[in-house]
This record gives sequence, structure tokens and C-alpha cells, in this order.
Amino acid sequence: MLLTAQTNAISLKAKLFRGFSDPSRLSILECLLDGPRNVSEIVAATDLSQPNASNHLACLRDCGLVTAAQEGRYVYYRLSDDRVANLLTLADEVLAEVARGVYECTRVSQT
Amino acid sequence: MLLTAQTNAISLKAKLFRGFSDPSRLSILECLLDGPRNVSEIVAATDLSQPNASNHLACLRDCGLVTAAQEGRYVYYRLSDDRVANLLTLADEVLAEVARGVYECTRVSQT
DNA sequence: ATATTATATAATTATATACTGATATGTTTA
DNA sequence: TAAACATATCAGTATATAATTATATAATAT
Repeated sequence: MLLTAQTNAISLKAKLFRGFSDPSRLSILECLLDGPRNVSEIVAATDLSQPNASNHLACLRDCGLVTAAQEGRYVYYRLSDDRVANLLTLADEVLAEVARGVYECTRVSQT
Repeated sequence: MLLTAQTNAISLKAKLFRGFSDPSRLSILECLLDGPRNVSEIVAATDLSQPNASNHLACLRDCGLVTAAQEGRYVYYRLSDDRVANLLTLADEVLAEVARGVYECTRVSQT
């Protein structure tokens, strides 16, 4: 049962990370860093088609990264938690570190 | 050109997150939280087949989440940066928050 | 009531991804 | 030198995923 619990925890976590693992969804999340946006604003900011943006927003809601609030005919999406923003920032730091490692590696190999 | 730079940054970030977005790779990363491991140790800890573990390790190296160091016939893998561990921890916190939101939502809807 | 706007959903298609089994390559041991 | 061990790679297959087009649904304006 413990193995099952661990397995489920890992599956849930993988699902959460899958939310971040597509360029379209990432661009939506980064658009929301500046605050809540409706679908048309997200479409304009990301250059995605409206059905494509809607599909990805459904996926992001499903894995818990965004929440939706309807105001009349507009649906406003926002990041579900400040730590979603933290994950994006941390990823940038890891990427910078990885890029630095690759650069240093390149210099050493030229010696 | 700025648009291209942003697009590339987003693609790289998506690729980094793709490293986390599969249960097999996640279980490998979590195994490495305790320190460097060789392939056989990882295979034992994760119950993956050896070629499968090897494929995923190649993917994790490729997106910069782990580094490899050969010592004789053994290749030792480790997390490339402490922030990789931080990403895993932060994801747990987001998941806990999401789960709490879902639980509260369930209670409200039973009213 | 109808038209317009905003958004979600369905069906289809193309592409990407994950696993297995077989096998290749490199290191150590006998 | 050959066998054993550790690991990487390849080919094939099955499944998952992303985008598009068409369309449905809901809210607002006329």
C-alpha cells in the first residue's frame, strides 16, 4: 500500500510537471505572471489560436496550475499559487546554471 | 530577434520541465536526492528495466538535470544542481495546496 | 428574439514519447 | 585472451499529445 501511495504521488507530480512541459502552456503561465487574464488577452499575448489556448487552459486547470473565475462573458485565469511562479523562476536559475556548465565545458575542451 | 530569443528560452524551459514530466524519470530524480548512484543501483531502487533506466538517464543528461561521472565500469549519476531538488520540493508544496483546494471545494459542493 | 462576442468541445491528423527485446561497447576479472 | 559485468544504443511497437477545423454553448448587446 505504501508502494501504491508513492507511485500515486509520483504520478501526480509527473502530471503537475507536464503542465509546464509544453511551450504553449509555458507561454500561457508566463503571461499570467503579470496577473489574471481572460482568454482573449491570453490569445493576444501568446499568439496561440483560441481553441488551442482553450485546450491548454483546460489542461492547466486539470493539473492545478491555474484557476478560473467567470465574470459575465469573460473567464479570468490566474496562477493557482505563488509557488507556481517560484517554479518558473527556479527553472530559469537551473537553466542558467546548466548553460554556464555547457559554456565552461566548451572552453575546457578547446584547450 | 527578441521574439526568437524569447521563443528559444521558452522551448529550453519546456525541455527542462519535460525531464520531470514522466513518472520513470521522476523516480530516478528522487532516488538521486539521497546522493549519487550508479545505473544498477538506480535500476534496483526504481524497478525500471536496465535499458529503460539508461534511456531516461540519457534524457535527463540531455536536458541538464543530472551529470554523469565514470569510475571504472560504473557510471555515477548525480543531480546537476541543488535547485533541481528545490524544484521537486516546491512541486510537492504546490500539489499539497492544490489537493487542499480540491478538498475544500468538495466540502462546499456538499452543502 | 436575434446577432455578436467569448469560450469550450469534438473529431481528425500528425508528431512525439515510452517501453521492450536484442545487441553493441567498454571495463574488470579470471 | 576470453568471460563476466555494467551500460548504452537501436529497431520496432504502442500510446500519448498537440494543433487545426468545425461547431456548440453561454453571456451580452441590439
